[in-house]
Amino acid sequence: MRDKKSNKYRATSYDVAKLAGVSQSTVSRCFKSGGSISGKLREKVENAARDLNYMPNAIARSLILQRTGLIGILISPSINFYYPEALFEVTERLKALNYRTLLFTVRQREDLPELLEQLWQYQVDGVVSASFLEADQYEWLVDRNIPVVMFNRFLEERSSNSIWCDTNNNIAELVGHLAQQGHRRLALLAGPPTSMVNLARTHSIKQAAETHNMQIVNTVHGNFLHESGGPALQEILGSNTRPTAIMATNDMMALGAIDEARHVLNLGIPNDLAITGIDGINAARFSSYNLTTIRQPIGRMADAATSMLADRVENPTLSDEKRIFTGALIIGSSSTSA
Amino acid sequence: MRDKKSNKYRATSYDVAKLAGVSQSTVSRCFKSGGSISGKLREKVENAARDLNYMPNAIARSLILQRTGLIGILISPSINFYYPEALFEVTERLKALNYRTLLFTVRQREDLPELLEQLWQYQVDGVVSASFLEADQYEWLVDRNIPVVMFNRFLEERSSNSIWCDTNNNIAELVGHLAQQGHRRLALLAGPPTSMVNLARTHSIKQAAETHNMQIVNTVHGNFLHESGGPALQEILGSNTRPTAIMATNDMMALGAIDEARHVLNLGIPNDLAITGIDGINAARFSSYNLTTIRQPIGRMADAATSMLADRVENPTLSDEKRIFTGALIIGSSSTSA
DNA sequence: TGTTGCGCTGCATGCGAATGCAGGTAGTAT
DNA sequence: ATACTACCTGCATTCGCATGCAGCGCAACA
Repeated sequence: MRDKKSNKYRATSYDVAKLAGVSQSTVSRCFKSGGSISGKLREKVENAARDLNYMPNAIARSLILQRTGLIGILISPSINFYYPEALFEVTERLKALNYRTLLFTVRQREDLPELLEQLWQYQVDGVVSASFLEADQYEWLVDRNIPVVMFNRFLEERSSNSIWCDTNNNIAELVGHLAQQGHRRLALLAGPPTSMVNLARTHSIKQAAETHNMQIVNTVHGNFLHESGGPALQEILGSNTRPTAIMATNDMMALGAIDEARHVLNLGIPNDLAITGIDGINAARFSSYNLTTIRQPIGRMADAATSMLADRVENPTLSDEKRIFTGALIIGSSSTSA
Repeated sequence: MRDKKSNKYRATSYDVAKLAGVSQSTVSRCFKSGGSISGKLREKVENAARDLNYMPNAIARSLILQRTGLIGILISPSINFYYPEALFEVTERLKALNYRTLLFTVRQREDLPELLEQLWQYQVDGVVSASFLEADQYEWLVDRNIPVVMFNRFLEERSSNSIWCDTNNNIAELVGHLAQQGHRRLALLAGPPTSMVNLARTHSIKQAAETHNMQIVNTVHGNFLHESGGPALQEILGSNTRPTAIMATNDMMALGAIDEARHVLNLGIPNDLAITGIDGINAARFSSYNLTTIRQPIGRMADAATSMLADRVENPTLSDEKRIFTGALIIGSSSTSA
């Protein structure tokens, strides 16, 4: 035991108890909401605690309560386009519910198994995943009684707790808007073929194009980052049939494409080429871009994710749930001349 | 105790010990690197552990080791312009050093005291602060033997562990560049007056302007966000003496100002007005902006922050240290016509 | 064969707080 | 005055793992 006189010694509930002249149990009850303790003793304990700089040790408490108050968050910077917004929203809401955020970044799929073990070792009460969690990995956590909520992803193989934004109708509307602008030939600037978000959006776009009798002349894949928008645009315009409009499956690539079109190819947006995105990131609203896009309600999605998870931490028997939000079409000048 | 037959039961080292026919100590030693254990028993323990899905409980281990492996990170979204980049960089490096990230967001100064208590309760081994931590709050942590490293901030009142980027010379160079372009009248698009980063940059700009005999015709304060760049620009241009160049103390406001200038005021950048930033965020490189700016080496800064903190976790007696990096001037088209 | 020594292993205890249970006190009703 | 209740308080135990210490076995050596 370290020297109690050292200023580095950390007081325990026993030290407080001794100073206050009560038992350790009483100290414990004093720091627990709803603990039955008389006003007189409470005051004595609080004074002693203050004198000793005492605060309960959350680690020790976690051990006995079988509850850590920690929520693991898995984030893939590469896959989650608007990750800062989403991450901060979720973290703040967790704090409001009295949970702490244990953050894990996931660069590659291969990182996941090790990270899951860390989550398990650290006894997290739950997990929010904005990463490429697979069905078996989801299962791995569920087997261990750790509730999981997936953000912007769900599983085909089994039910899961998911927060999803169904942009299908928004995309139909968006394609309709392009049709109305006279576009007949589209190109698709898609994201990674492994991304579920990308697949869903791609599918909706193709479907809507068919409905409106529009041709998709080309499909090119980027990596959801700005830097991939330019090369993809070059590839699209290098083929035989040129589209008059390009639909990107996320905003960042759309911005990259706009930059390339304007500043490398000297094309006017939207007159020479219309470009649209999906997500509704902040930068899409910068007036240099004023991108036509579909905004996802991330605030509400973050709300849903945290409350859904908290419910399952309280009551692990709750069955899986999928909450599906819808976006909002935002018409910008990247698809319509003012 | 929960039913051991339930698949929800979490095996402990005792369960593994019983199954493997050894003592709990042996199991513990098996999972500790450098633990003295014979190959035969190790194998038996590992098999039993696998059968039971056993992994050590990091919470219990933390309790006895007096080490949690948790590093608290304090982030103020509002103050830390390039927070996603920095946060992810730091988190990944911490992971490499076998630490986990406990993330706390700090909206306002008033949030800090409570968050510090959380850090203390959760027994974090150290803290990285990219927030407005004050001297007394720094002290509060140091008193409790928790090493702290401040990112992009240091204290005047006392020594501290700090990672800082001294852009003074870069700013001199940048102002020289503007002078060479023929600019004589500058306006300063400053950030929050309480921000240390803003103050340092403001000071450097004023000093360099004097050196080059340039006049600072106006100083206006924004909040470091894109949305504040436009109104600030309006205010600057509304005054009597118009500047020919505007220096913003961060990139985001510079981008906001460019957007306002081009798309609301119909000004040509850089011909009607040159605009520069500081930070080197990703968006500054988007060709719609191609912002002249000063790039901070956040990768190396993140490296420094994590290793500096890790050193002090290992050896708490290490004295305070300040590591000062320098930036790199990046000339973009926002200050020079191609 | 006896002795020394090393390498493993198990026992027992501690980390710091929460809680069931028993006991104690005071207040109320009879 | 007695009995009964309600409310507090303290004792003892528990959470899961790490580790000092003692003991044991085996190998090497004389």
